[in-house]
Amino acid sequence: MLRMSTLLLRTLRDDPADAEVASHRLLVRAGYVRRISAGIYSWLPLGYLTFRNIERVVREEMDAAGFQEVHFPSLLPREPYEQTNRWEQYGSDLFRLKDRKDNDYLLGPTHEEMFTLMVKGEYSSYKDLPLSIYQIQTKFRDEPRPRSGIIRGREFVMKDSYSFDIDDVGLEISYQKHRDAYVKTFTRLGLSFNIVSAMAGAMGGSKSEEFLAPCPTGEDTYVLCEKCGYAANVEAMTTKVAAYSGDAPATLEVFDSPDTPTIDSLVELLNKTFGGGYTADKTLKNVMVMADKKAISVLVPGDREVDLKRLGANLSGVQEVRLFEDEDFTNFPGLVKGYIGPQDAKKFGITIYADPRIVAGSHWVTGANAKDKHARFVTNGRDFTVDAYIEAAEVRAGDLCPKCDSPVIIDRAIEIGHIFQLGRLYAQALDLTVLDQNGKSQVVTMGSYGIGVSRAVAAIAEQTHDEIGLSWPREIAPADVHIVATGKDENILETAEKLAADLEAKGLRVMLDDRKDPSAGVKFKDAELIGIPFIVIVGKALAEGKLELRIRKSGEKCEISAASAVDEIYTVVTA
RNA sequence: CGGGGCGUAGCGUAGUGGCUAGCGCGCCUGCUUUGGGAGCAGGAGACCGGGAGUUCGAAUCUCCCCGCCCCGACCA
Repeated sequence: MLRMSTLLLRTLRDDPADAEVASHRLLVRAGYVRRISAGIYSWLPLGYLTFRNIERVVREEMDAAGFQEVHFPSLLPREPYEQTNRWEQYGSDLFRLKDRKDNDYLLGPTHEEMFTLMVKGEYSSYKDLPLSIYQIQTKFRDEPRPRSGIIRGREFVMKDSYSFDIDDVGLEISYQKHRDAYVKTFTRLGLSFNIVSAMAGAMGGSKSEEFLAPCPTGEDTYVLCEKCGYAANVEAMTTKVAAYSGDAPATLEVFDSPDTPTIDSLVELLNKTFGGGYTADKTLKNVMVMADKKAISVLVPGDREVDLKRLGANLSGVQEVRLFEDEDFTNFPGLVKGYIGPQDAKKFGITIYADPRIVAGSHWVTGANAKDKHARFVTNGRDFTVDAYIEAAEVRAGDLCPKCDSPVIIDRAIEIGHIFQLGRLYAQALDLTVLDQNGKSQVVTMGSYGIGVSRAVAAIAEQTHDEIGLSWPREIAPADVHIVATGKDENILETAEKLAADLEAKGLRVMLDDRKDPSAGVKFKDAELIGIPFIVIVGKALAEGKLELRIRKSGEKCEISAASAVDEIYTVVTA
């Protein structure tokens, strides 16, 4: 039984000055966590109970799916990370340290290497596969900017799993098993979430999905179709286009367009010169980009910007993308800033990527590659050739859902889980092979699956809190029932004690506010702030043989008879 | 790393060159109170982020450093 009289807990009346988002504010005010340093937090008893409940749910679901729990150190040697090139690649996000002999170590930001090596050390036959193993472990990342309390810390707890299969079919099955387990886990945690298709990103690999918990303070944006439920990471959103259906365009026509380096100024001139009807989306913007060392041109409708993140994610094998700088233009004297068109790209040796909206046969107004000159009726397939189509234009609310054609919205969310098919990247780098049925050595294919355990505490707080405090789903709350004894009357205290003991005997987790000093008002406020789902008040109504039961979430209150309180409360709580 | 803001008691804050650094919450003692963060009285608690400087005198001005928050870049 948790007793408020002895619990290490001090609630705060004021919001901490350094907390912005609700989960951070409330977790600090309600005495769940305390900040130690930027992105580093301590858990007080209430917080740690909650944390462990989440951890327990995650563990139970992993075990139920048949995955085996293992545990790795946080303090790791450099060598394995050297082999996968991540000692370099991770850059300054990696916490590095040296031992007394000046050897390099790191604090694990993620454990692909360790898992791979563990399997390599034990297994060597296809008969041993498939295998899925996981751990729940503290991870360290020296984030450039930790923020939002425990949503994004530099030290945090994550459950990470890895699957090992002999072939792609097996990987797909393992992936689905994890996906199913995640759905169960997050559902049990009381989170509302969307599964969105994502890009595999820096980890390499192919198929990838994120579990996102929608909430206004989330730092991930994603695309959601409210009609059909399609959800995608902005990077992974695909564009729906129809084939060109207009008349065959007139021949290309170059015209004078002085002082029109921007799309706006160009549209204005077009309407003046050609009698109206022109809008920005009839023009074609040629955005020059350096993709690693290579110059490329990205074509998008004039009313849209290029989203460099989307571009980078969709250009396979490219590390860095950046916009052209003045210096780059000097290397391509044929390109006139503000008047670039795709017509001469071949001549300049520039690869053309185009937004899918630039459909074959469509015609555009675009630069004529000469100062103060534009061209119209510039037609895709006739006047220029697209080398490849790419999803690189910014995504906007109102764009059409690729599945059902309804307008999508852009929503914010917290990423609580991420699953993806890693493939053979790590197995290859660390030489994890098994013998197949023919006695031939095969590189194992892997999947990687993460759940932010500490982050889930914050995500649930974000989704369930209200103006007056936290409000936990029962399964993860620090207790099932919060009994508040008001007043100093002996009978009240005794009744509350007995009720607490009886409820506990029935298997409920009970917190009892047996503090002598605080007034009833203080106790009510604390109970609401702390957020245990059921609150029972033993107070003045006891004179009439009544107690009061309150549902934290809905605010409902009802009187119950003291005589039958144990059963009544038990029934309501376990309903 | 760019832009903005902030460091004064456990928490929230006032104090822009002048005496012993003020207030609220919380904490301790006593009395009163006890269904919505109570009242009265008394009390403890601060190297004013650190260092250097200017000055008769610095929480206050200057410089450097450190830490923290927000936006952006970044982020299995």
